[in-house]
Amino acid sequence: MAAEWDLFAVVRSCKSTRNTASSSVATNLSSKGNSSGCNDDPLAYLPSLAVEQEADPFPFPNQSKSGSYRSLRDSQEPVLTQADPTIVGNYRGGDPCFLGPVEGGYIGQHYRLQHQLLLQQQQQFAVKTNLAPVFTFDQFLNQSPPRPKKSRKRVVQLQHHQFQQQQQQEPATITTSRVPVFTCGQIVNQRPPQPKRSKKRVQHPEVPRLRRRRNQPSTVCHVTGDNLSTDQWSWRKYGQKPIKGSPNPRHYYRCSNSKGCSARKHVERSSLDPDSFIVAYTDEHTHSKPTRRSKLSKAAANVSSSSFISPTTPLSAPEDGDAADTMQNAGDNGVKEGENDKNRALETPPVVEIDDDEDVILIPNSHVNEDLLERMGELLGGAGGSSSSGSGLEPNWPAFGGNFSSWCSGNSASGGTAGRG
DNA sequence: CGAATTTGACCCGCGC
DNA sequence: GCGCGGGTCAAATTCG
Repeated sequence: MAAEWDLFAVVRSCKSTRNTASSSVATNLSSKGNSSGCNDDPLAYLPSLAVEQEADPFPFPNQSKSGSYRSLRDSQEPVLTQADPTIVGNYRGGDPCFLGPVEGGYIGQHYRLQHQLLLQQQQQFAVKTNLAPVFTFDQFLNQSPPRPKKSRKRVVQLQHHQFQQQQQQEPATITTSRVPVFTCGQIVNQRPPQPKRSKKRVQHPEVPRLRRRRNQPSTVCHVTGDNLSTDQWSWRKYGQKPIKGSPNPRHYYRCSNSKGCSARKHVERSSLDPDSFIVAYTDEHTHSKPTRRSKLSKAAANVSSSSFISPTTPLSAPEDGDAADTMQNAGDNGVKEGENDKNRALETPPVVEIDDDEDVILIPNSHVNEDLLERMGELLGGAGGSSSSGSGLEPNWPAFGGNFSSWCSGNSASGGTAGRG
C-alpha cells in the first residue's frame, strides 16, 4: 500500500466544510484549501489526472521499445495533454490511427496531432541519429496492436463494411474532411473515417429528466487523493465536464449500489492544491450500504485499472456494515433506508483501525487531534438525530483501501493493493 | 454478454 | 429574452 488513507484528514476536512455546507458550492470550492488538514497527505493521483502530469522524458519512443505499440502511444500522451490541458487523457481505447467514430471530435483531433508529432519526432530522430526510424508508421500499423482485441476487430470490420457502402454511394468523392490526415498503411486505408457518431437523444416523456441540481450539493469535502476512493458505495461515472476556470475536469458519479438511488457526487481536483480533490455530494442514498465484500473488492479492482477516479471504490470496506461509514455518508445527508446502518455505525466506537482480515488501516496519530475526537464524541453521543446533515463525521470511516496512490502511480501497479501493505 | 466507462449532445438554471 | 456553462443523458466503446 503506497500510502495510508488519511482518514482523519478527511474527517477534519469534511468537518470544516460541513459547517458551511449550506453555502453554495461555489463558495466551498473557492475556499478550497481552507479546510486545513488535507494537504499533508501524500498525493495519490487519480489515474487520468496522472496522465496529465506524466512527463515523459523521452518523447520519442525509445529505440529499445520502439516496437511497442503501447509505448509508442503512451509516449505521446503527454504531448496531447499539453496540447489541451483541459482534456484529460482518459481515453482508454486505443488506436491512435483510429479516426473513425470520433472524426472531428477531440479524440480524432488529438490523434491526428499525435500522429503529426510522431512523424515529426521520427524525422527529428532520424536526422539526429542519421538512421532511419527502426520502424515506420506503416510497419507499426501493420503490426497487430496488442491492445484492442475483439472489439477492435469488430470495429474494423464494421468500418470496412461501411466504407464499402460509402464508396458505392459516393464513389470518388472525398471531401477534405474525409481525407485521412495521414496515410500510413493498409490499416488506415481499411479504416475509413466514420461520420461523427450521432447522439441524438431520445426523449422519454414518461421518464422525466432529473431536475437540475445546481447549487444543490449537500456536502462538499476536500479530500486527498488517497481518500477519494474510499467508500462503501459503488459509484458509477456518468459524466465528465471541463469546468470553466479550472484546469481540471469534473467527474460525475452516481450511486450504483441501487438502481433507484439518487445519490450523486462529483469530484474535481483542486486547482490550488493538486494533491487534494473537491468532492461534492448530492442527494441521499435510498438504500442501505452494501456489505458484500466480494463486490467491493471487485470494485476496488476496477479502481485500480480505471482511468480516473473510479469511485466504484471501496477498497477495503469492512464486511460488517457497521464498521464504517464513509465519506459518502459524509455527504449523504442521511440515508433513508440506510438509517439503521448509520445508527449502527454511530454506535460503534471510533476506530482507527478498520477491521478486516487484510485491510487494516492505520491512521497516523498526527491526524488525531482533540477537536476531531471531541467532534466524534459529539456524534457518538447524539447519533440519533444526526439525520440529514451529512453526518460526515461518523467515526468509522471505511478503510480507504489505500490504493489510490498505487493506482495512480502508473495506473497499473497492483492497483488493488487492498491487501498490500 | 453484461457491466462500466467515455464522451458528444442536450437540457436547463442562472446571471445579465 | 438570451447566452453561458454546469449537469445529465445515452450511444458507442471497452472491459472482465
